[in-house]
Amino acid sequence: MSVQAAKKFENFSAWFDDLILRARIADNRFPVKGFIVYMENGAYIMDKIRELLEDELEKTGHRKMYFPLVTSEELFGKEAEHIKGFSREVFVIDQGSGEQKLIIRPTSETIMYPMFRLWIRSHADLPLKVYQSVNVYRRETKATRALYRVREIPWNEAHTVHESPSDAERQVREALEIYQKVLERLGIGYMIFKRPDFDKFAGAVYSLAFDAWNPDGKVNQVATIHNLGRNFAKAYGIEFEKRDGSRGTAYQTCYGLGFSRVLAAIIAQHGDDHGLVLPPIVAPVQVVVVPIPFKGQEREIYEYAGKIRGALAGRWRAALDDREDVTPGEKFYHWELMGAPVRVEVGPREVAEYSATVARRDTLERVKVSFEELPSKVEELMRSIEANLLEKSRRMMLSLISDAGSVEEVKKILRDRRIARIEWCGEVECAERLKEEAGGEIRGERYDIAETPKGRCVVCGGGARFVVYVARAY
RNA sequence: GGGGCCGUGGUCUAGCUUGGCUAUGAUUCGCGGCUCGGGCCCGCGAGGUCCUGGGUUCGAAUCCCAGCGGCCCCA
Repeated sequence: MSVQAAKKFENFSAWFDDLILRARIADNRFPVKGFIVYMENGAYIMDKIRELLEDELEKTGHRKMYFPLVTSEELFGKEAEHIKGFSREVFVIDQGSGEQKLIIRPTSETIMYPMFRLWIRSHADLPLKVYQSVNVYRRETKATRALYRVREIPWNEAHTVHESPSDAERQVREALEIYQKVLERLGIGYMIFKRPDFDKFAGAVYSLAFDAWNPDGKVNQVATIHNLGRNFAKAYGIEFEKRDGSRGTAYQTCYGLGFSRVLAAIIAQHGDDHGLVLPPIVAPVQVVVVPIPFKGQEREIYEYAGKIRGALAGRWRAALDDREDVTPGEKFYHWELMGAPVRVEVGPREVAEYSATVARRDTLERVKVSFEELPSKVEELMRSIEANLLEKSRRMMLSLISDAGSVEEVKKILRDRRIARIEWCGEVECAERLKEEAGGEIRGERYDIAETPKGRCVVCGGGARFVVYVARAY
């Protein structure tokens, strides 16, 4: 099905699958389940997301390292909750002939923490803040989905070690700020949740998560932050000598952001029926110059178009589409499909007036400016596009949320591909009943805004202790 | 974990119920021409293990079984 036929909100799956292939983001035809090929645009954008995040991590004192891909069964099994949470979905390498099996990392706690134990001797070694941008591997049993639910997961994971619980708490807040900054540069609309206890990371004291909205009403968990307390430090023996000379067990946090899921959010939230709409900061081509040739004036037009590209290239990733066998109209569609934020059209009229026609991708509006004004106009448009994407996305997210006063209402909201807000008593049985009868998961209570329950649990009618959101999830 | 649907050139697709002609059409790709301010048009050409393996049959894209892959629903 073509992009034009498969409208984003009507048939999200078809729209998305068709778009990622045509816009050269990813090819999900690789014949091993859950593994996909990232093509030039997908790989480029994920790289930009990585740079954006790593910059913020470096600025806040995190240091980049690379840890091995594998752990052993023995190391993996040390934290009881952790192994329970992950053991069913790890890939195992069988070395044969009685040698121990190796486990490919589903996440790197069990690989990093034995080393942390060696490195940390004293309070002076703390805090320790390290990160890596690598792939982790999870044998997903549910249906996989390109970019959203894959078995080879490109992400960034950061792990920190601290002297005190309050230092760990402060680290959680720093991580929140880092992820908020990155996601906002990308215009992504999200909510931050404190996950209910039954859904927290295996081995964590509590888990926070960034859920981005999706056009099909599901939520897309793009990042998580975990306060690990001393659970792992006890299991892996991460101890240090305190200022007063006594020995203490360290406090830890870890947090991760999935590059392919952030990429999916960019595509799904901003994209339209013409194709990708990319935030300028990640666009492989930020501004494209399209010449509109006219019989007898081809040379002047191409020369002028080249000059315009030259005037922009110092500041922007600027391309000149001088293919002679493709019509201007086809080029317009092509670059809209690719999500180039700004397009500059140059024809006989512009040559005569020493001007340029500038079009912005997000609204498709066009305006004519003089050659001299062009660089500042493009600058202004880039800023405006970035701000507009974020604002539009946030507005859309708010419009997807509805309050529900009963399980029946939750069911209806979910069926309409939206997100329900309810009051909940906090009991697991109610969460399970809700999932069974309404078909959505409790994602948690908001952490980015304060919401106080006033009434009764929509499931059992008991006193509500939390305001929580219910949605289907990837 | 349970159930259902699907797999045909690079892409989308007809044909399958009721087995039988050179596997349909569009798109894409290559060459030529005409155009060029929103995907134009014309001509010629290329492109297929009909998912894989096995079975039934004189004969299988079509029927049966298994596997692989995908989609959807339920838990």
